[in-house]
Amino acid sequence: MANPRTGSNLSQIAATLGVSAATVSNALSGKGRVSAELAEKIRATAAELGYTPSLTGRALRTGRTGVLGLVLPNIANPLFPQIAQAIEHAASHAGYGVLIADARGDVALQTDAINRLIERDVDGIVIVPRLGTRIADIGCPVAVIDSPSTPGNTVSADHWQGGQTVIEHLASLGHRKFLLIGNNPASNVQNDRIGGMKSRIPAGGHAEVFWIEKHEQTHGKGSLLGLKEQVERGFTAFAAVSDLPALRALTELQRAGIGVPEHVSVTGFDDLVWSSVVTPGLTTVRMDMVEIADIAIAALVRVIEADTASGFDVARTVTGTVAAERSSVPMQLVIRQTSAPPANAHIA
Amino acid sequence: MANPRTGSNLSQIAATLGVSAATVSNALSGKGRVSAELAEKIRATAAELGYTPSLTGRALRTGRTGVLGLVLPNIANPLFPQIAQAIEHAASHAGYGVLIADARGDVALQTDAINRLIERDVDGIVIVPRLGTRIADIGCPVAVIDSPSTPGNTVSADHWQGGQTVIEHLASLGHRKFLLIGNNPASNVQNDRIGGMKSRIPAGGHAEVFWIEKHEQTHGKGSLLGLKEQVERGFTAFAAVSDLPALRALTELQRAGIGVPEHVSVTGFDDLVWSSVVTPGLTTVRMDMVEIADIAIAALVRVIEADTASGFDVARTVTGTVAAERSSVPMQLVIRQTSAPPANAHIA
DNA sequence: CAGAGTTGATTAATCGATTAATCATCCCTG
DNA sequence: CAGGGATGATTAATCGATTAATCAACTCTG
Repeated sequence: MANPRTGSNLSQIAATLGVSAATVSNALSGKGRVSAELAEKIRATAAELGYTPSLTGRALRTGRTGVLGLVLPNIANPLFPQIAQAIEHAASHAGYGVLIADARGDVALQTDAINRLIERDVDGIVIVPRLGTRIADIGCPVAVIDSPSTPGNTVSADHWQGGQTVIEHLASLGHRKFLLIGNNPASNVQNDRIGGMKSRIPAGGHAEVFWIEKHEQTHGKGSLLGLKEQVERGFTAFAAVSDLPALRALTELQRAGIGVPEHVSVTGFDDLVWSSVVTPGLTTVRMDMVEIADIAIAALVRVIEADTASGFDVARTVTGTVAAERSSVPMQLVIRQTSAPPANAHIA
Repeated sequence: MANPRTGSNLSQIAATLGVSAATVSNALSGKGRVSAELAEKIRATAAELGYTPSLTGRALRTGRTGVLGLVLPNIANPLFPQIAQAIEHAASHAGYGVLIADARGDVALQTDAINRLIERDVDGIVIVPRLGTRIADIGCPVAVIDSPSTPGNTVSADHWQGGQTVIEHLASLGHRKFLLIGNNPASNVQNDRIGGMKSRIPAGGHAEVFWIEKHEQTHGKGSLLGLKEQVERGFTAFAAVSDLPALRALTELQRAGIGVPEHVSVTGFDDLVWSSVVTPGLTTVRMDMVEIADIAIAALVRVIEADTASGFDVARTVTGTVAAERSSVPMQLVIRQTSAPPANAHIA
């Protein structure tokens, strides 16, 4: 055999004790009828022999592999570590392994990735869909992490509320002219964040949305965003939909000799690692990935175990599609040093 | 059954054609003796029924799950996306799935993580070890991605050469006083990079190592690094062992009104996503993760398949320990805007 | 004390694929 | 035309755990 299991198996324990494998199985799972003493003896020798059940053998019999798939739009995305770590933690806490699948930013590859996971008999899938992709019914429990405005059942941060929180913060500092910086208008997440922001622009205030991808189409990738000109136009608050463009804005402004935060303020989203490391520290909005992952995994596990219990294809077809009820987790403002009253402060 | 396989199985194909399951297996794998016509018919109906072999069933019989484990010191590390993406890609290209396991920055958890993977019968493991951890013999093929100076067989970037490249670049621009910025002296990778840097300090030049963690122990986490004072002491080149501290240095210098690159230069390592996004773009050294992942996976697969072929425990014990020969992949300098001749340029 | 009910354990089937061993044909040759 | 050799397919065992069905032995109860 290629990779013979190091430990022993049920029949070995059975053999050393002179009982049947079934009894050992019953003793260890506590399911059948086994006398207390024998059960104890079995557990003892199991421990002694360093027995670990073969998940493969169990999987074949029970139809459950104890593995979940995690489909990501693009592993290279800097937000991914947070997600992967939270999901891996929640899953392994629930006794599941996590198989990763990367769509590498391509919708077709996303389908491939999902299929590869299904071929590996995963018990369920967590999908962070690529920009606005709809997840078709794939005959396997699914939890989607995206945005509350995505059709279908999802778990996600409340991006809209997050957007409101940032603008409220900036407005309370006295800002009135806001430049909302987004990457791609096709993203539900980004639209939610911007929508939330707009909904809290104070009366008499002004907000404009600046889409980076559109700007780069004419000015070239990596070009300056022209923020100095925007400052001259009177904008004092630069609220980005993610820390990446926020950092881009921060450094561009610093470079142009515009003081952050004493002259203008900059905020981001997601609280990526370097947000706390740069000088000045970036004010941002964090999502509670731990909570989101817990909800997603819990929902998935619930469906998986319900499937097992009812155990019929009818039930499967009904519950198989989607696992999580719609739920959104509030986001939290993290105030650091890039937000302060504007130079021309006239606080409300 | 919890998750009954959607497709059909061998016996279903066998039944529809009125042949035995063994024949179907032989036909599809091309191993036994099956007539050409029958084989063709079998392949046809297999396709028609949308047959996908149960990897679980196969795993139980062959002892190979077709799954590799990826053990990471800390998923939250910003370098992780590159690694995970490259490994996932190489593995799935080779027909393997990837189970992730996170050590969350803890040595004990690293052992747990490895054990969880082994319990899941992975065919092999790729480990990116936590700072200076030695990987014990775990009775399963292992490829270690770390630093060439790690004892044991590893695949890695040539961090030493990377360090040399940066300093050569900076020296050729006219720099003579270098501040080498590291995080933690316990890291083999960081030490290699710094060692390489030191080895290329030009004659008459001067270099000093600044360890961030040590500095933070006295000044508090997230405190200023005091780079302004270092500039006043005459340092013109700030070469960090990673982009994270490089970015920290860049923003601290900008904030202090010190022009980068017209006054001093800053360089990093790893080419993380935001390095190309900040202004000015960060000069850094990139490692060829795709190449590293390919080598690691190829080595792993080679051992796994050799195990299968020879098929005896003797062979396993010998080859089971470590998969990859020692090999290091050259790093590549990415010149952006943070490196330029110093203000007091006296080019060599 | 015979028959019903419990208790504790065993038997055997099952999940799906693989593969060594076996068997039935057919062909060719001496 | 009998016997050796291919050829093409089937049988049956196997991987390891689970579990329904069965069985043996013992305990009550009427």
